[in-house]
Amino acid sequence: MRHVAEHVGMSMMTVSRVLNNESSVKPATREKVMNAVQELGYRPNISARNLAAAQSYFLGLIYDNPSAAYMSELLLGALERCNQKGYHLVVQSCGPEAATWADELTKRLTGSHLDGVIVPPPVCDDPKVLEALRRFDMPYVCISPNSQLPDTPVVYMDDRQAAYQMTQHLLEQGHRDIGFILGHPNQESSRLRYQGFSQALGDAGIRIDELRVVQGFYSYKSGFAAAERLLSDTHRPTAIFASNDDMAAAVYANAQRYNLRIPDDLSVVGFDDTPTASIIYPALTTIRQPIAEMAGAALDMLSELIKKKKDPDFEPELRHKLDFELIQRDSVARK
Amino acid sequence: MRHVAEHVGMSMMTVSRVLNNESSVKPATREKVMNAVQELGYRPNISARNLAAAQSYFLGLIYDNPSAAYMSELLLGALERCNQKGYHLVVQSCGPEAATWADELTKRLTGSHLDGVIVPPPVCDDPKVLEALRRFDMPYVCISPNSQLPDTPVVYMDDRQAAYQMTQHLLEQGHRDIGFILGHPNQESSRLRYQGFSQALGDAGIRIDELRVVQGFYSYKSGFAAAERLLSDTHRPTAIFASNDDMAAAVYANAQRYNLRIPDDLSVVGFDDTPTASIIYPALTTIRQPIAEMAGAALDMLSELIKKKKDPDFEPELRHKLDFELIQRDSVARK
DNA sequence: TTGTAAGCGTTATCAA
DNA sequence: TTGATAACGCTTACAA
Repeated sequence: MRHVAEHVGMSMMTVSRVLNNESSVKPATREKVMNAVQELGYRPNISARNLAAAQSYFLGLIYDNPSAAYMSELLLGALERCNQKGYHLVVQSCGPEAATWADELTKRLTGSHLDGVIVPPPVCDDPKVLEALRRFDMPYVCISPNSQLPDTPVVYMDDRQAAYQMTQHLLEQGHRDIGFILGHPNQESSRLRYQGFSQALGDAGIRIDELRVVQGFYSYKSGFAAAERLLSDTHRPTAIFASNDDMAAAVYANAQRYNLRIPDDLSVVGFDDTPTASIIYPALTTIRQPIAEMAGAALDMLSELIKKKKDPDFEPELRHKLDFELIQRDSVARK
Repeated sequence: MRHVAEHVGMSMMTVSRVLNNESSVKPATREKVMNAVQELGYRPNISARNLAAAQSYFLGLIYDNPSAAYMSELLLGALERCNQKGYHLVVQSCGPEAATWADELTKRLTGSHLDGVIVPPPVCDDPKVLEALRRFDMPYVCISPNSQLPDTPVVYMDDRQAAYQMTQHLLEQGHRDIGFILGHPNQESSRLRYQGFSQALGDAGIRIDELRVVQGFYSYKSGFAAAERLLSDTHRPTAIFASNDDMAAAVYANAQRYNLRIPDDLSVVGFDDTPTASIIYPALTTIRQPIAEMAGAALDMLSELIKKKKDPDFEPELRHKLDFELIQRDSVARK
C-alpha cells in the first residue's frame, strides 16, 4: 500500500479510503489511486484489514444433517455471493442432537470472529439457537424457518402458493382424484404444501377425500410406504402429489411393482426440483425451489445487518420472499 | 492473549508457543497455559495470527462446471478437514472456457493470499493451470487427474481395479454377454474403467464383442442413446456396465421402453455411487468413489507441502491412493 | 478533502 | 526454555 501511496504522492490513508469506497475522496484523486493500484497490481492484505477494522469478513453457515442436494445448492449459492461481496464462508456443522445445537453453537461462537451467520433449516427452528445468537449480538438470517417471528430476519419461499399452483395444474389436466403424500409433520413446509393443495381443491369445488391423504416424512422410504397405501387401493387415484421429489421417486418405484406406467396410468408430481427430478424416468414435473438464490438473498440481508450494527440508523428489510417456478416435464398426462 | 499470559505469570510469547505446538516448551508450562486458555475461554485472533505469521490459512478450491453431486461431496469433505486443521476454504469458480482457466487463475492468484490450492478435475487436466501454479510457487494438490506427472502431488483412486472387480462380480453372477457404455473420451477415467472391464473379461477367457462397447459421455442423455444401441439389438446383452451412475439411470429409463425388468431381464451396474444410485428403482449396484475422503487426503497433503515450503528438508508423500468399495444393491440378478 | 499517529493481536528475531 | 521488542499491513480517531 505504501508503494501505491508513494506512486501517487499521497498518504496511505487516502489510498485506504479509496479502497473502501469512502465518500470523502475527490473523484480525481480516486481515479489516480485506482490507476496506480491497477498498475502496481496491488492487492490489500485481508488479514491486516480484518485486524485493524475488527471485522473478520467471515460468515458462518450452520448446518446439520441436511439433504445433501439441498445443502450443496445452498452452499454453492452462498459461496458465489460471498466471493462477490468479499466475504468468506465458514461452514460449521452442528452435532446431530437437537438438544445440543445451541450449546455447540455457543462453543463455536465463543471467540470465533464471525461477522454473522446464516441459519438454514432445521437448525433455524430451534428457539435456543436463535436465543444464543441474540445473546452474542451476532447478526443472523434464517432460511425457510418453520415460524416467522416478527423480529427475525428471514428469506423464504411461498410453499403454499406453489402447492396451490401445482394442484391447479393437475386439475387443468383433468385430474379429479388426486392422492397427496404429506411431508414431515414437524416441518412447517409440510403444512403449507398441504394447505395449498387442499385450498386449490376447495376452490375448484372438489371435496377432499381424507383417505387420499397419507403421511410421509420427506424420505424415499416413507414415500414408498405412502405410495403403497395409495396404490394398493382397488380404486386408485389418477394422480399423486408427493410433497417432495424423493417421495415422488418412491412413487415411481412402487408404481412399477403394480405395472403402472407413468404418466399414462398414473400422473405424479413432486416438489423441490432436486437432481432426482431429471434423472428418474419419465422426468418429473415439480416445483423449483430457488435454493441458491435464497442463499444469495440471505447473504445480502446479512451484510445489511452487519452494516446496521455500525450505523444503527440504517433500517434493512427483515423478510425477503423469493419466487418459485412450476417446471413441467413428462410425468403428468391429460386425464 | 495477554490475560492468559498474566494469569499464568508468563510472557505472551510462551503462550503463543504453546498454542502453536512448538517443541521448545516445558511440558509443565504447556499444561499450565492450556488450563488457563480453557479457563478463560481464550481464542486466538485469526487475522492477527495471519498477519504476523505471513500465512493466511486460506486454501483455494478451484472448480469449474462440475457435477453438482461430485462437487458437493468434495466440498463437504474439504470443508470438514479444513475446520479440523484450522484452515479456511475459498472456493474459486473458474469460467467455463478451457482456454482461460489459467488466465482466470492467474488473475485470482495475484495478490490473493492463499497458502495453497486444491485442483479437482477437470481443471487439473489443463497443463497451463499447473504451470501457472508453479510459476506462483503456490503449493497445490490434484485430485484424480488424467495423467500423473512425476512431480505433481495427486490424490486418486484405482478406477481400473474397481472396474475389474465390478466386472468380476458380473461374471460370478453368470453373465457372459455384457454391454459396456464408455465414459467421456477426453477423461482418463473412461479409459481406465474400460481397461478394467476388458481385462477382467480377458482373464476369464471371454472374448470381447466390440459391438457391445458403445460410446457415452458420462451424461444422462448420452447414456440413453448408448442404451438404445445396446437394447435395440435383437440379441440383447444380459447385463450392462455403465461407466457412471447417470448413464446407468438412463439405461433404466430406456429399459422401461422395452418392457425389460431390472434385474430379471437385464442386470445393470454403474460407477460413482452418487445419490442417484439409491433413488432409482431398483437400487443400483455400483462402485463407491471416496470423494470426501479424497478431499480430506488432498488437504492433508497440501498442508504438508505448505510445511515443506518453510522447511525444505521435509519430504512429504506426493501421491495417495484411496480405496474404492463395491456396493451391491438390487440391480444384478443371477444368470 | 487529506494527513498524522496510534494501535489492532499475533509471531519472528534475538538475547538472556 | 523463556522473554523483550519490533514488526506484520491496515484502519480508526483526530488534526489540519
